[in-house]
Amino acid sequence: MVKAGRVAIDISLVRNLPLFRQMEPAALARMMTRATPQRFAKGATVFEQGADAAAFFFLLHGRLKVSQVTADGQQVMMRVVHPGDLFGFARALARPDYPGTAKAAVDSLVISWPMAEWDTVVEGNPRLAMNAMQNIGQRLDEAHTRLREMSTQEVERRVAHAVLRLTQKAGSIEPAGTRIDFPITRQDIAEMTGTTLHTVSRLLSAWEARGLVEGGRQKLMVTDAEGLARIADPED
Amino acid sequence: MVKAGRVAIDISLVRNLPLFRQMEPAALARMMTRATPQRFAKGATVFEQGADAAAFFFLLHGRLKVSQVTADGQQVMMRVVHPGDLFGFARALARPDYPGTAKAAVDSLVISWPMAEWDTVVEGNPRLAMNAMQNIGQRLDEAHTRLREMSTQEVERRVAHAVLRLTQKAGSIEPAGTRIDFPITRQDIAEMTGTTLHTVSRLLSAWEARGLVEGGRQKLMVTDAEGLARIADPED
DNA sequence: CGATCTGTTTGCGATTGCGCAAAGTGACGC
DNA sequence: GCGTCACTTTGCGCAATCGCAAACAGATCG
Repeated sequence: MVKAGRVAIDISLVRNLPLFRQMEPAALARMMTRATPQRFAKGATVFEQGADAAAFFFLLHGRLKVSQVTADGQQVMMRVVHPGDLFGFARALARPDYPGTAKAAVDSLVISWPMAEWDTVVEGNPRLAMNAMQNIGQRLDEAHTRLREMSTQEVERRVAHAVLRLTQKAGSIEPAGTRIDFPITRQDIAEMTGTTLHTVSRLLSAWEARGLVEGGRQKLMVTDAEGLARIADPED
Repeated sequence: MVKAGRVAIDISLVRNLPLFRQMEPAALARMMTRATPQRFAKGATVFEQGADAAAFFFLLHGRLKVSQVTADGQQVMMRVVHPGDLFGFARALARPDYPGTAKAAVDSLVISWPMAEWDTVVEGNPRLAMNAMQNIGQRLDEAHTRLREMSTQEVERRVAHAVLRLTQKAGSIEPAGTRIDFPITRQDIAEMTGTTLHTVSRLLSAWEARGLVEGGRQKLMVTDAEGLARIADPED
């Protein structure tokens, strides 16, 4: 847990990010006064499921995985946090604790505020409140999308959708295709789609044989997005 | 579509509801000026999936079911709207259209505002903004709960959870047990839990034989909540 | 540079829950 | 009071996918 004292955050770093856009410069400056920048090395835990929700966060750089463990020990990946996302806003869910555990998938840079600031900041910045609400609303929309998929699609389509979404949100374009730019395991994908490691592995192997993807240890590249999309959404 | 002209809404009807609590009386009065009360008879449609999101709503009285249809025609029930809930707030999801269709399960009374008011109202009422955000946040929490269940639990547990949740949110206590106080079909429950009508029917029949519930046409009463809870969460 | 650890692949049998089919049954309208 | 419609029940075979088991392979570390 790197506590970085009172280090001012350069406003130019954030002023153009969607979340903070249209905020009055003075208000933004005031908000950043209360913020603490923190670095998390790959693998480090930002917060733990069940812990008292003492702070909320914004991801500047890197990737995080947020997952939950059920009572009987099964993991479910609830979301991947991308730069520009708010996370750990338990207050907005009216919860006293974090519902999941957030871990850095790569070295990451976050900004955090004491949770008590949430109310102040939201009530004091109508513009930010709107933006934050949309941030949360998008998350709701995503959750609904996943629910719809889980309810109606077989495993293969769900996995295809999940992989395509990952390449869209976290893809780096290479000559041979689009690579998911952070380490991700078959287990991760299984936890995102409600299936098992084994099934994901089998699917990816089959896809690789058909030339749709190229796999590797914690690596995945989509070499034929069109083909994958056809699996995800068989047109008519 | 009952358009009720400029009928003022009695502020005393809403001032004590959680969503509007702590708002300044003047601001609340102003907000209600813009609102239109509407009644929807059982079975009527409040808004349709894909339609231009022209208004957002608040349920005063009744019950609504919101469901989505997938491209291949399968229904998924996204939520049941209870009195005191906001719904149809597409703007907060940054969507131009309604993601689902809302139908009255019983005669219902709603208040609606033109969607353009959303921004005004949220930006102009910090207190309301917080409350609305929590309303949406709760919905996110619920979606995550369902995702977790869909990912890790077999059908029987999911259905048990769904039924228990319904009795908690919409249960009327009777001598013999807790009745779900609006008409609900096995198909509905199937669409809430990602399974089929047939499987739900089989489960309920089995439960009825064990004395846990009592079924009927569009009816369901839980007669042994403890027993059902044991199915939902087998302790250790 | 070998040992070890973590992540991956693959086979096979066991189940769960689905899909199809067909028969009941309560509610409502005429 | 009867017909119809919507909702429900139940049986049966099949397919998807899980669970277990075992072998394999990059990566990391001393």
